[in-house]
Amino acid sequence: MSSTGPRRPGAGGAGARADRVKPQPRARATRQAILTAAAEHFARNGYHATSLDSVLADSGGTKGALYFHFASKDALARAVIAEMVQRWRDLRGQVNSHGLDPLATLLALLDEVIARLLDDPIARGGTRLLNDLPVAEEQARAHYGFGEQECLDLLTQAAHAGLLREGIDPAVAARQIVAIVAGNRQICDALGERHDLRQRVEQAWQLVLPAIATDTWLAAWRASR
Amino acid sequence: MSSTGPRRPGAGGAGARADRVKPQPRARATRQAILTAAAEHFARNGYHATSLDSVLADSGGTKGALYFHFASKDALARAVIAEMVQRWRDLRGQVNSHGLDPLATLLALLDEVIARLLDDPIARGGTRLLNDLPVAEEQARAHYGFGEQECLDLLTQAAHAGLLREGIDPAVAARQIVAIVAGNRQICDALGERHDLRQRVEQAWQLVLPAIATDTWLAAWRASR
DNA sequence: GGCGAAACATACCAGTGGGTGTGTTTGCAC
DNA sequence: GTGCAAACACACCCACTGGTATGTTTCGCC
Repeated sequence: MSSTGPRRPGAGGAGARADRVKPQPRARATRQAILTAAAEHFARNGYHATSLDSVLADSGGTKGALYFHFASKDALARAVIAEMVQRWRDLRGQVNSHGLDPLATLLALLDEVIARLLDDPIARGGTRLLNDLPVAEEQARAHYGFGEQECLDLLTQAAHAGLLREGIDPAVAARQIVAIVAGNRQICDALGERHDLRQRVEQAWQLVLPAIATDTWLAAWRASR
Repeated sequence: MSSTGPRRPGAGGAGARADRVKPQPRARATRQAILTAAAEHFARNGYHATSLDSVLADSGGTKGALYFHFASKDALARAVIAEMVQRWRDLRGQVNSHGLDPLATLLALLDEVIARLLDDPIARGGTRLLNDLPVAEEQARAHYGFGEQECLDLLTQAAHAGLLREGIDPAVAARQIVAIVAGNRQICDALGERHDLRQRVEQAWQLVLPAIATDTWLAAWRASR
């Protein structure tokens, strides 16, 4: 019952701790291992059905290691989401530099999003957690808001380049593109047919692209594949 | 350990029981109360975070009543889904008979879907359970498959009536319409802005309708509001 | 009006899971 | 090499939850 424990040096401050001192490589590795294993379990079973013991069994870590790096189960889940959002932010620079026009860039970008949604445990776990976690509105806003903004940027560029049809509101289109991806992903997941996601999104493009792009761009795009 | 218990007359067979004998009105009422309260909790907290005790506290029922009507927590959740699917099936007859053309009927139908997704606990809980429950592929297929089929029927009628553009695949459109609704619903939920669903879906129509409907139909439709 | 089954009510159990306290090792500074 | 904090290991606690066993009331029916 003694609350005089001087231990837990930066307890709950895994973020505040890493700022000052350099984290040892070993610590970084175990943290990452636990984070990844947790993301996998979260993706498969959801937040509440995931037990920390099972995560630790898969990651090779222990309770001590976990509660050194993360203040609670909730903090662990939020760390998964934060990691996912960070990776989304890093995505832009990895795809963009091919000299493609804005619309083609958007397609390439979303193709990479699909790839991660299919394979990357962090992305899969993070997206599921956005729905499982009771109060994750803030992180959900960061996630979906960033996706929308990214789409909006490219669509606005496309509009300025004259690639969009008359009367298309880039903001509406951006928002709905995000929703379409999210919806197809969710349905694929519910049906247990995750690998169908890519095909479904292609069908979505088949429907939406003619609605937003000019005929000339469409013709050129169809010719280029 | 004695397995000689003659109790639990139709245990696990709430469905098999109701076939033969007529369920008393009181029983029907308590069953419905528990089912509705459970759906509310499932919608708010998800499957695993919902405790049966809290459900029973809200419904006014007890453990005995619950486990008389439902074999397990899992069975209770599946009953919620089944009830939702049944209500979807009943939806058709309640909206259709206005002499509208197929496309307008589709819009009216989806408007009612939105309304239920916003207000009806069964629909809200059921949809969430489709993602929370570990193995609900079969029920998810019934749910989304029915939605797709319903859309497909109306779109096919619309195609025969010459209301659709050239090159539109009704099957693709149907599937994507379902995905769009699901995606917007999910995002609204994650953001904690459920009441924005209607506006978001209207934005979706603003994007998709011009892609699938002929200009003449669009003009007539816009004039009629 | 009373008999048997349906429809509940309630006390209880056993397993589980998040969290904690403390002991032990690893790594860097000097 | 030794001191000290970071980084981990491990045993343990205890609240909670799904499920069960058994007791009690309600209801259709003759």
